[in-house]
Amino acid sequence: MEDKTKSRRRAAPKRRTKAPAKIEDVARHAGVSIMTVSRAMRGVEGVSAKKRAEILRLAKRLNYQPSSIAGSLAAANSTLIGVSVPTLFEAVFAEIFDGMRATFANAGLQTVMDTTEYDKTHEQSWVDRMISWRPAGIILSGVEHSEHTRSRIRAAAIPALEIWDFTEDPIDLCVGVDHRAAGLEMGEHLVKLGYRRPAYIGVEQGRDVRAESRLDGLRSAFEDLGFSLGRDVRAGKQASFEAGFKGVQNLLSDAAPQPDVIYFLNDHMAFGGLMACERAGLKVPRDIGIVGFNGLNINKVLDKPITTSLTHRSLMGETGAKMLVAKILGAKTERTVALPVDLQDGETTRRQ
Amino acid sequence: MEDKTKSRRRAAPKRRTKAPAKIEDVARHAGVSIMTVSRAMRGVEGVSAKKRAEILRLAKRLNYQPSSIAGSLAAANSTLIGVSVPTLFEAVFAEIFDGMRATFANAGLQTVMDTTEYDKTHEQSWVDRMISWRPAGIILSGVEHSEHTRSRIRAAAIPALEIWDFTEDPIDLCVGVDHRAAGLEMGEHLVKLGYRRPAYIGVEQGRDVRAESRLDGLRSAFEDLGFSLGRDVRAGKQASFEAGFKGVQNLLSDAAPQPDVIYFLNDHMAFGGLMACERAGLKVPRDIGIVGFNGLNINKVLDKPITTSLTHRSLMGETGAKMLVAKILGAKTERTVALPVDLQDGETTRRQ
DNA sequence: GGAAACTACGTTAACGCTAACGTAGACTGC
DNA sequence: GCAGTCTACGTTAGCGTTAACGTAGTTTCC
Repeated sequence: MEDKTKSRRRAAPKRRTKAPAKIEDVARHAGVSIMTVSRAMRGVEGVSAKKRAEILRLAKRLNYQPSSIAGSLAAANSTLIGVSVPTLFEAVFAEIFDGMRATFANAGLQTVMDTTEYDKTHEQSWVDRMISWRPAGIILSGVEHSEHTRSRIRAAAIPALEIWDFTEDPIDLCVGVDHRAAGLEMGEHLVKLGYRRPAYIGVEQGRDVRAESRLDGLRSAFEDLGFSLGRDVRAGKQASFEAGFKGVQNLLSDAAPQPDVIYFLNDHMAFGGLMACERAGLKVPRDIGIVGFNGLNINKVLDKPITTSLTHRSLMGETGAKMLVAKILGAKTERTVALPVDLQDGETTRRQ
Repeated sequence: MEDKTKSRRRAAPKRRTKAPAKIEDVARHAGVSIMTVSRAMRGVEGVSAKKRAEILRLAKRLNYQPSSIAGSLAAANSTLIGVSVPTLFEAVFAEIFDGMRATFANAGLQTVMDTTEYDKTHEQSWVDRMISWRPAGIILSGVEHSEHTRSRIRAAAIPALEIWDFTEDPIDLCVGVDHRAAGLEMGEHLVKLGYRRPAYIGVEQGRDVRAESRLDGLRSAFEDLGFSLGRDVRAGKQASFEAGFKGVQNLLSDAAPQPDVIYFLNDHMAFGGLMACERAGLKVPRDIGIVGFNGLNINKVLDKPITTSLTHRSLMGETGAKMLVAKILGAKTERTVALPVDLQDGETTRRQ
């Protein structure tokens, strides 16, 4: 009816290569209607086995890849899960993500990930961009988000999961650990071991809110018994080995009374700190106690395992993914799940 | 003309919440045409400042977020960059990704990342899924890809970057290091130090092809002088501290003649191995040499820095991103860039 | 002061696909 | 043997947006 030159109003502006094949091309070659190709490609009913095979063969030969963009628009459904993590430099988020993978794959959902660099503005614009793709679900790290973020997600009615931190009042779903409680538990443990002058070494204020909660819990445990937190050292942006090392150097250079135990943001910083202590001639745990968080992999190879709180990252990822998938499918699921933290008494703190 | 009930053929099937606002809603409320809203939202010319402000205000109030899906379909342009990495458990890929971030952000491109788990089939289906979203560019880790992957990307004419490994014959663009050469260089260094019986500890065969190349280079350096590689131990799937530790335990349990130096897949495995050696009563470097790869962060805090080859991950990410952006914008760029590796002689190998 | 150029819009026709519905022919059951 | 059912398709009408092309009204220029 229409000749193909006339039906295209927009001339290809660059024309560096031929445009990718579209469903119409396959249909024409196969001598069937577009709908038949659509059905064959998606594997839905309504095509004879013979035609389907023929069409798939042709599609491959023409390098035809159905456009998810056009498909999503037409079908108004989505298989995307947007995942936002603060950073990939902490193994924790890689492990949580890893725990989610299988569940999403089984549900036919694909994840798209990006990092927010612990920045709420960054997260906000990520959420907006993500929503513009109409995803089936959204995953945020932590529970502290701007009002804009919260209301946008709610207004878009997209199933959302907050993970890693815990709150009773999530945007939608939440699975995590109670960081303040974990800090409190560790604080009480340290008090019981006889420690009286704790110090803290973490990263720049405001970057890792969960760590601040743990510190808050720890401080509270000491203060309840009349002891107070000494130095609070912030060493850099990333919770790295090096940051822990430098934090201790910084701490020790100070004339102030030295702490008897240092609470680090995580095990990696704690290991860095441990190295710095030993290099400074301090014996651990004789002269000073070292405490980390997370129960990271490195702890399994150390002669003196670091006293830490083990978190179950993989389980957390799996649990969260299952909750989100349930929500997406309209099934019943719990709104919030708090996972336990296991205090692991290592050899970097004194025996009782 | 048409009343709005009649114009919708598909009834909302679930109707759990009201559908998100669309451009038409904003246009109606603002009393302008759809095109005017479109222009206002995109910030293109052709709207008076007053109307634009009014429209943006309305859009916010209605929680209107333009659909990237519909937009991409209509405009046939894309701002997506698909990034595939084998795993997030190795800091290397996080660092490369981090190096790319600023360049892409400045170019208004958004990255979407996924992991392939060192699995070519996985990578293949990722490429297909990615292509279905018609991205502006694609980034693959390494240079070994299935023919399907290569031909699909080429057929779709999507700018592509292969990163981390190096080849003179990339799908499109490539920036990386020559892993075989790095292994060869380290091998020659070790021979010069007097080592004669090297062993290797890595992960399961086939998972990390780059590591295999390095091993190949190292082996060749020794064989050229008549020495040969001893044990080749594969410890697990992930190049973790623990894998290195277990690898050494495995190695030492053997009755075979012990190596005088162990080449590890990376510094983390090397550190794990170092711990295992010391626990077994072997003094490093007196009794045995330990060699890693990458120059990872942990090395900066160790009393005895591990002898390693430093790679410049952040620079690599930045370089690659710039090349890809240039290609996307149609600017001139080099096809391949090989980055140097810096041999760092640490204290886990003997002095000359 | 009248044509040319500009500004700020609106109208129309896609973009590539799928849901919903229609329909011819084959098959079934009694 | 004929209405009912099923199978395997085709047709139609969008999905929400933007490119391209109009077109009034205003400004500019000599």
